[in-house]
Amino acid sequence: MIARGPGHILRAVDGVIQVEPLTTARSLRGPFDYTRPPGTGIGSLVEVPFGRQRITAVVTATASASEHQLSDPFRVHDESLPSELVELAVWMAREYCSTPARALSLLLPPKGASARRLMWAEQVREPEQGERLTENQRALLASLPRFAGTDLGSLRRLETRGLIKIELRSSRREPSRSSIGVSRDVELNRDQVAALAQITGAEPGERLLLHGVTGSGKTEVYLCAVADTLARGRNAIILVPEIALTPQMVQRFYERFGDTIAVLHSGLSDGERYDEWQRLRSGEARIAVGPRSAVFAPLTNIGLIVVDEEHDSSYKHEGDPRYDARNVAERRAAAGVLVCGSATPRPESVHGLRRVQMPARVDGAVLPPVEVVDLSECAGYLHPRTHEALAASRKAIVLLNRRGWSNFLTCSSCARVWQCPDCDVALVLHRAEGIVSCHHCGHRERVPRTCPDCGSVSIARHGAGTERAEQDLSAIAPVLRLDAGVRDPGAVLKRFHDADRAILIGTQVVAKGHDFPDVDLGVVLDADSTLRFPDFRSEERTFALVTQLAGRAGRARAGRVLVQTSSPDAPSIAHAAHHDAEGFIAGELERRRALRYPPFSSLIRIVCSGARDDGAHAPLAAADAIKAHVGDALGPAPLFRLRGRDRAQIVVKASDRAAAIAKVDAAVRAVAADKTFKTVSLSVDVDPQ
DNA sequence: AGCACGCCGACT
DNA sequence: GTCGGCGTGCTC
Repeated sequence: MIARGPGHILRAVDGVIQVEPLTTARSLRGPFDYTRPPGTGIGSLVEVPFGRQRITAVVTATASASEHQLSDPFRVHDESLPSELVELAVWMAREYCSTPARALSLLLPPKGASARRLMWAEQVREPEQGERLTENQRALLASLPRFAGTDLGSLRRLETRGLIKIELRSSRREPSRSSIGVSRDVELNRDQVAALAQITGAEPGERLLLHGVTGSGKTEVYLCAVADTLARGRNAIILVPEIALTPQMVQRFYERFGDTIAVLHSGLSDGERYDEWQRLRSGEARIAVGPRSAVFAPLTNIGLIVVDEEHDSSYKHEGDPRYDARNVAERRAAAGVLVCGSATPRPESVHGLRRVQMPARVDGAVLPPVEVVDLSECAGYLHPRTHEALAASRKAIVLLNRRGWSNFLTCSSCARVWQCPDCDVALVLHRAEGIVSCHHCGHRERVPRTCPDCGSVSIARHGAGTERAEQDLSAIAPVLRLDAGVRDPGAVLKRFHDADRAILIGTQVVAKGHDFPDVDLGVVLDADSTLRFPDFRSEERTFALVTQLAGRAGRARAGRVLVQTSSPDAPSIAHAAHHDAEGFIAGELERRRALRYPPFSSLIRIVCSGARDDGAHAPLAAADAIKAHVGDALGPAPLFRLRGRDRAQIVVKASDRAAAIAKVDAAVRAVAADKTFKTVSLSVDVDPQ
């Protein structure tokens, strides 16, 4: 023991670990010191006594001595994080104004370690003629052999009938895949060869944008680039927007790389997810494929990160820390190559990354003509020309970014508007279910027959959503609907694929994902709904939507796209109609430069929210206080009430990003610690989407 | 964030 | 007298 001034004892022990206890509290941040159990280091997971509780903590540093009275950890976990990921979490905490503990929580190994041994079920005999089996039982039989999940009970019943046998097997829980490791070389065309050469020839730290039209063969380029990375002894991460919508892409990676890849997605069981994580951690798997969170794959020596469909909004995480997987990927690929791919890249990517173009489809098809239909010259929501086109089409995709039957109800006598009791938004009518519901909080009530204020039975329905359009369009052709209300999106897409003639109507999702070879018409029913969105990215989103839809309708011989709008001269629509990506991006970047929007500045949005406090708008006052701390900010602007909570926001627009983040972080900490605002919760969004 | 300590009101 | 309200303070 060494004296170090009054009251301070510097204890020399075998070693000290500095840990972040995994709590969500903003006010509580480490590091906290403990004695160092043998074999622990940065990235180790430990159980420690913390106050009067027992808590999981991550080792973020080691030291030889500490000023504190040290406790011993209870236990050390078998799994650990690579130190590279610990460093990444610390960076994320700072970059997104969060805490190390919150960031680390996103990178932890998945649960499921204890379930290593599972029940393996396989069929031992065929059912006899006339043997009674329910549909569910037949489906179970057909799915074997495999490991049992929650359906073990049903399988046991089949076992007692002697149809199957069930045994305990300790083995890796392998996600289903249909074929493995069959390398299938495809001849690359000239554009693909050139793009691949750019990627494989890139220096470490280089960041590329693969700007290729739909169908230009980007996936094949990714596959070859990954193969090259593996050949150099380095590892790769492939990010995709949503696995459920990109099964073909995952399938092609399996076919090419077999067991070398690990797929991480929400459809996996806890056990499967743990096993895939462990295979990456141990080096058995060297390619991680998955959505946004796959950017935290426990790989080291990363030579390549691919961000497919880089414009997709799902790369932004909506919880705290509000990270953007594209930025995290850029950081993780610092010693490798980053490749962002899209047919409709974000202006900031065009501005910041070196662009490689693939302007032609591999099948030689050209983009279908896009016609703009001026809605202001017709009364309904369906222009006669659109009606005609649908009648002549064999397979059409119709996009309407609004679920339900009609978007709001009013009383014709007293003008009452049906609103959510907890949010300041109108309730949407869902006619088939007989309810009106709030699309923000899920509140639902029976469809009103009379007005509770004046007793009138005359209730007007305004606007048309996918449900109403589904019914209206079914007079023209068989209609399939796909939106967030649909239980099995895969089944709907398959029915559309198999149909001879059909209209697929839905929200944004229909413009992504599956390729249907015979779609000859794409329709945007209401381009104004995305265009009017109060956000500086609304033009960009509208352009992307129309262009993606054109890509979907582009494989048919006589494909075409119709865009209904009342603002036909909006730049996004005019440029999309001419397939003029260059012109659109150039104009958009010019506009952003003039208005000092990203990428010419960084935006930080701070949202304050809280329950109404005796009539006072506490969040607005808190937002004001933050603004006072930060100095230069836009707002505060009140936002609509959500889930019974008042909200207000301020936006910081900064040239010096790091300085602005530091300033906002300090301001938020000060206001969070201020007792006047203890009912208000704060959320910081760096680079809001 | 938990969790305990602590200091004031209504119950067996 | 004690059960229990939630204000405030601490966690290596």
